[in-house]
Amino acid sequence: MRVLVIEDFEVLARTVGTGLRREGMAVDVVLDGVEALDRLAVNRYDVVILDRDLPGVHGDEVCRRIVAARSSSRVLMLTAASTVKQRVDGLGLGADDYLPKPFDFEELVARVRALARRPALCLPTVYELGDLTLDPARRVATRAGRRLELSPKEFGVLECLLAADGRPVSAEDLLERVWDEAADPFTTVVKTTIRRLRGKLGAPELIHTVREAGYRIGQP
Amino acid sequence: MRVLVIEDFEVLARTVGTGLRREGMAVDVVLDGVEALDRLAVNRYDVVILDRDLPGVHGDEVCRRIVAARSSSRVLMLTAASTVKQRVDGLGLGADDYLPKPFDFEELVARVRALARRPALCLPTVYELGDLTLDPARRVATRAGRRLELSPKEFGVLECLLAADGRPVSAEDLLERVWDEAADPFTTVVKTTIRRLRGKLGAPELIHTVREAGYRIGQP
DNA sequence: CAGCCGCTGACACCTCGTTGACACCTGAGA
DNA sequence: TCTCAGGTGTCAACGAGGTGTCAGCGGCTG
Repeated sequence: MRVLVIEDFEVLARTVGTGLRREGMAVDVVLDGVEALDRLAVNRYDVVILDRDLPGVHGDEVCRRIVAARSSSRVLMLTAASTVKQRVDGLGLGADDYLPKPFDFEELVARVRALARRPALCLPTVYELGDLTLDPARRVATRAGRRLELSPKEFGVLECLLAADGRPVSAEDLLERVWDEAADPFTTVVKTTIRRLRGKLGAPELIHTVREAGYRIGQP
Repeated sequence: MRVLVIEDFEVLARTVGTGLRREGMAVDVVLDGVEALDRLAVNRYDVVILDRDLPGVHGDEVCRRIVAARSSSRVLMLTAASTVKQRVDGLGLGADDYLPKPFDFEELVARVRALARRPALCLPTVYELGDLTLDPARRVATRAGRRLELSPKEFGVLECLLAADGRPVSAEDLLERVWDEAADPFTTVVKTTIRRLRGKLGAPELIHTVREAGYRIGQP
């Protein structure tokens, strides 16, 4: 079981990390939101333990991004604030569970286990646009009922475009989301991939070019 | 969408019922387990919202019966008990989701919607896919009526793939579930086992490879 | 105890789809 | 007409995944 601990109070972070490792989990610990997002972009975690009050990128923002990325990670929000209002806010952001500080370590372990066991509260699973559908979980895309044979990158790009729901997505954004961050800024992969994708879609007009702004998906 | 609310605290029951109706759902409300079982015997519900602490027939028992009846209803367990032990117990009984009281109504609605959207979690005793069947309890798999002679690992892999129901399962996931956790991350057992399995299935196209994502079972 | 056999997992090697770079073309807007 | 963002064609390298094979292990049998 892979767990990411995001907590700026270093002593607590280390303690939790060590404790969870002793329980047999593979644990990564980071001290701020920026690094957290880096790790999340690269690795798959079963559970993310997230301190809400982070310096830099706020915990809520991290949570929002995890949800937006349709990650399969379950989020356990950890915070000093314990009013019901705040709790609901957290859950509203997509967190799967909530633990007010101070907490009992046993309880933390139990909750992490419980979260890992339960399937993520899944949001809309299938994108649809005209006769085009894309199911991220099943990794299947179809057009006019026929299955499209897309490569991983093509699939990723199409997923991003559909997620953007008609808004243009820049080449830089696509690079960042589909390729892993460290990409040469002068690369031409995106345009090549878009081209291949258009070809496989069979309807090149589905992906519009918005000059200087990127690509947008939508009916002709 | 049809919803059955089983909750003995009448005020809460009515409130939830009214609220869900306002959200456009067809809601039946009952105040105890006996009546609940009666309704369940007669009607088909998409989601059952079940208070765990019921007088008469206990919520756990109701849940057990829903699962035993192989109903297609998804169960959302509602309870005051919020210790993890109890929570885990509930999910163990076959409930699909769990919401500790007090809860935010918005969250209830969101979870009901999420449940209705996803196929029942209830684990079938026998998996079927085309002419392929697999019975985990009896450890028997057949294809086109003929028994397949599968080794334990092959059986485990096939079971995982069938349980994933068309979603791809990564080599890491298979390793974690079929082999015991502590596996060398560079092992190639999975691909070897998949190969043997394909051979024994006699229909290699049944197990598709999803590049970078794993293996998926499904009709060609 | 020796021999047989199926299961397992490790290699080494092969295949071919995927990927990304590069050179060149095109067309819209100034 | 000029410019340059974006489109196309092509090619070479890479690496994920498939295959063949072998050896160790453990259970069973004579």
